[in-house]
Amino acid sequence: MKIRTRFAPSPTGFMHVGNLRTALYEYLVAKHEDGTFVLRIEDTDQERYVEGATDVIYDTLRIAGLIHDEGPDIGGDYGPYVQSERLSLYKPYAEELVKKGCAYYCFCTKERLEQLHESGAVGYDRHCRNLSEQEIADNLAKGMPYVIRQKMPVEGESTYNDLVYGDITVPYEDLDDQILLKADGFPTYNFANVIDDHTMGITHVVRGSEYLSSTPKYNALYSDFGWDIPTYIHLPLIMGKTVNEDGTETISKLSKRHGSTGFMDLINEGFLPEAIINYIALLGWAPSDNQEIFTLDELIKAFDIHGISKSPSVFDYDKLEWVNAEHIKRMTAEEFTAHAKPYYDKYNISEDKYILLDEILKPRITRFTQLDEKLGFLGSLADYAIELFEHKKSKSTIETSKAMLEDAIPLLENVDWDRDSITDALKKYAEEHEIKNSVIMWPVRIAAAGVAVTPGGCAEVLILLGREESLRRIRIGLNKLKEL
RNA sequence: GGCCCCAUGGUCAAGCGGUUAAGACGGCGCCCUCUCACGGCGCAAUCAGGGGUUCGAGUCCCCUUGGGGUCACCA
Repeated sequence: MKIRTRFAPSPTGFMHVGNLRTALYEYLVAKHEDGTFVLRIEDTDQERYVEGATDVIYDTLRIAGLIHDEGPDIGGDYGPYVQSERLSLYKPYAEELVKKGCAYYCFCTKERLEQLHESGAVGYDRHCRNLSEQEIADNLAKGMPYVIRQKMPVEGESTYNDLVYGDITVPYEDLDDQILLKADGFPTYNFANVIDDHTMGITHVVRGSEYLSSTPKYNALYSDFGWDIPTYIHLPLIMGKTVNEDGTETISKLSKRHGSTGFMDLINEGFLPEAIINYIALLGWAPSDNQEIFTLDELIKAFDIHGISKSPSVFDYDKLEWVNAEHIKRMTAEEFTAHAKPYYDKYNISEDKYILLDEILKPRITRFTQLDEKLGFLGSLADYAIELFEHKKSKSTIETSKAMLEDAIPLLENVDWDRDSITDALKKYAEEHEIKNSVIMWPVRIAAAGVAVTPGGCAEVLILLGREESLRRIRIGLNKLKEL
């Protein structure tokens, strides 16, 4: 049988990386076996409706590359794929359960339930579970608002198997009569979820481990209807770590206090979609070998449920940064340039410099947003401190710098303007004067760049600036030194 | 609090009865070097504690401790 998984987010306008990882695993579970990945929108909560929120879901999945085979926007044989459009479907199922004696009408008011909870009760007290036929008929005739509740077994226990966690057993006495159909006629998630998964032919239910203890309720529903229970794959949660004022650390479910947790937030900070996907794939799953950098296609091939771990994992921004850098390093020159182009344009960099920039920039950034800082010296010459010319390790001092710049000017005026020629000329000069290469390289680079740290060395900086601008800056540097 | 789940370095983790307990991030050191990176080499750092089972336990069982989840007319 072909595997069918589903991603069923509710449109909140925000895609948490935890949700995205769930979507990713659902996608991988299906695609590893050449199965079908379905998108279903769970919008049964009318009070939480957010305008444009479904677009965030579509955009995220598209950018992340998790392309669904069926969904609200592309259709499929099991539609509609939006719960609010399936509304008429749920009530008959709920009523069928009532007829079977597996569910019942409940007329308790919200006020009564609130009081119940305030008095310390946990769950529902099953107040309406045994109303007489007559009472029910009367209440219904009076038009009293009602919900439909699931009639759970009261004793014994329920066991099911999860592919990650193994057998899970929960005593029935700990499971209450949950609401299936709300007073507004909408199904609860707990109910819609089961109906939809079954009617959509979902074979593997992949979700966060927070559902582990309520799954027996769903299983009771499946068996009440006489349906097959799907294969369960529960995922460990993604956590965040904060350091408290007293130096201790707190680990809790990843949230905004830990940093950016929304997919789009991460994108805006300069993380690549493929790097985010790569990193979150590794949070809670490990391949059978030691590979760490994956493309989505490689993940599809390598993914194996056996590699999913049971314990929660902490989101590590440092490692995400490293994964991002690795993806950048693996880019072709064309790909790198495409990402860097906006920054190049900002500094009016001509196309003939792209190859050089690819070479010197690629190993020096972990995110493209750092390009501004790396390229900054090209835009204008900073009013740098004269001490920049002093560098112990390079044996460069104010005095040597002055002499070097003086000699460098005529040399650079006549050398062929390419990397090798410039480097050779400077090295030859050093050799002839029996000094270290750095004694001349250092001051020339500093004078040209005006900053201590540059991507690339002396020759690269000169090439990027061009002969004219380079010489202009070196003369400025020389004057600075002479003024002392 | 009841119930469910989890437990290998700071973090992600391999391990599925016999290993010097992998690898990666981060940290530190060295090398390369005209700066910063990249790259190379190396170092420090883990089986929560206690009982069993076994010739042998990080691996199996129990307890303790710790962590997480869940107990809505949210999903």
